[in-house]
Amino acid sequence: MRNFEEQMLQTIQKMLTDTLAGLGWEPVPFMVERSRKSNFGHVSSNIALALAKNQKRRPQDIAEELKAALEGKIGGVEKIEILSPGFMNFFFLPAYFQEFIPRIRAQKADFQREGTGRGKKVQVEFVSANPTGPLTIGHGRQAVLGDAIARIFEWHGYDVTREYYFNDAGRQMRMLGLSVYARYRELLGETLEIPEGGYEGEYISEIAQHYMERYGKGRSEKDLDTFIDHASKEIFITIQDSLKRLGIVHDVYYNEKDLYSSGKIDSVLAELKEKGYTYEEGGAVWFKASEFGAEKDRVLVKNTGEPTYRLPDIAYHREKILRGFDLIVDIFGADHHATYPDVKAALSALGYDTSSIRVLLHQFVTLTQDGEKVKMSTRKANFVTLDELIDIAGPDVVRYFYIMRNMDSHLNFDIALAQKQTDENPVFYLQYAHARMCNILVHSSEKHIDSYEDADLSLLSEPEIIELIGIMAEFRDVMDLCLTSLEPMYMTNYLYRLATAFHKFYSVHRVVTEDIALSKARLQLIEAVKIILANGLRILGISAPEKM
RNA sequence: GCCCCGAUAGCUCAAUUGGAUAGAGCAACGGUCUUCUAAACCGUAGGCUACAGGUUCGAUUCCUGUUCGGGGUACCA
Repeated sequence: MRNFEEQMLQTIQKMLTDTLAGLGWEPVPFMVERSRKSNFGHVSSNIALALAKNQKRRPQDIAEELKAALEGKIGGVEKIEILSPGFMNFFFLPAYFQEFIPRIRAQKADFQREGTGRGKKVQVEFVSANPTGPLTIGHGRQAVLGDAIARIFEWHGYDVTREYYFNDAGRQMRMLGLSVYARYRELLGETLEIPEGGYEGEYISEIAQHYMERYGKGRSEKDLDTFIDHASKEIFITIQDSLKRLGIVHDVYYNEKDLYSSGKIDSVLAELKEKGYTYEEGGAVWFKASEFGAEKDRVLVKNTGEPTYRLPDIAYHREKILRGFDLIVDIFGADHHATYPDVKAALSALGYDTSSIRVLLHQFVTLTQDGEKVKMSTRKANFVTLDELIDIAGPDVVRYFYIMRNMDSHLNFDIALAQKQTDENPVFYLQYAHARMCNILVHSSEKHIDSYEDADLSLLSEPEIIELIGIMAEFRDVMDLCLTSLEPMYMTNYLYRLATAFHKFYSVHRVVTEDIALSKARLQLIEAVKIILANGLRILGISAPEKM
């Protein structure tokens, strides 16, 4: 059973359709939806505009005729107004809105939560950085985005697996080992150049120091594997710590090496060969990706005999499918844009249905310092780490900042701004609203209004209150939109609107006054708003402080 | 060359997936604390939605070009 907000839309839709039939008019597709602005009523329909062409009449006249046929016949609707080009705007009675309050107070965190994903397994893969250095501001975007999306799934009742895919072998790791080794030699008083393409960050020296404390001073380049192992483990711990500071913990860490050791790489390659989707050219093994919709054919195995990154990616995604997820979500940076069509093509070639895989690409984070762009590179270590950002702004601000805009657009991060003007940050606006509400509830008990269960909700009729409840009623729609779009930004925008409506109400109306009956009704309202705001903040992973 | 994103107020971004008079926050100017928290509220100013066409009752949104930014187009990940 859907919430009655939905029922209201359906009722109006049906009444309009029936009226159309009653008048013997040819049916046309039309919309019934929540109004954009309060002076357009609560629900609007474009039916008259849609009919204008067939009827060859002015939309306004059609609307008037429909209005006359419907006026007073829809329960809960106070009046119908017709505006400008011919929109029909339906205004609801206050009782319609007042009914939301007891529902919210009874259901609390489960308000309008129906569990559409119950019994379904979803995997969200995100961050997946190889352990070559601390997480950067760029990784942070993906981390927060992925976690917020996971929380959206959880709210809808999905069984969510947060997964991190990494590789601690290969060329990059060898460079890391050599870089640490160079610093290690340096600690022993020698001057040794960092290898070409090596890592130059401060953290490399620290790792070398720790390595020396554990393994002593007698190690040589022959022990490179121990350098790599030590460095990658240490870096991985710092990565996990950074994520933990943001409240992010992955359920599964999937190591690319396992795909090799378990023979899954070989079997994928063998199957593709067997099915005739590969060929050899220039000593390399190519995959006929172009036969499956990809741009061009790709190399799977180099002429050195070493697989490209594509092959393990394919094997990994086959594993994801075999593990029985109903939905697989991959979150990548825009630089990975070219790789996923090949993976999907290969899976199709192997006979798998790829429709359950959803790839989300987010654009880059541009860092600015005093209006100037900062170029960043992990290797050169001229980057700002995620940890430093959390030090500066705190986890709540960092999380909010990362998801407050569309993942398709570039995120412009001004360090100077994050550093100095924290009071201008919108996240405080939301949290302040929550703290204010908590304070009112505390204050009311001091005024000896211990129970307000017996409130008369018909006293809640001021426009600011109707507006506020109207926004609360949208919560479910926003959660649905978040689920279909996998774009948490819709929730941040929504909560901002909710907080605005609350702050406006607060500035106009006092909650706790000498009028006990009115106070009780408004206390119920405040409690309901607090519940919705806290629900939303929880989904974004942002704290809801009781005091500020 | 080809592919993917973006371009909206001085700046950073919205616009409920094609609706009505394109909205917020900063920054500028003016107003509001004897009250449950002024991290708030109210007002003024700010726009040829990059440009040119097209689709229709109606376009910031969809289509085709063009310009400018970012990313890709590896036998790097």
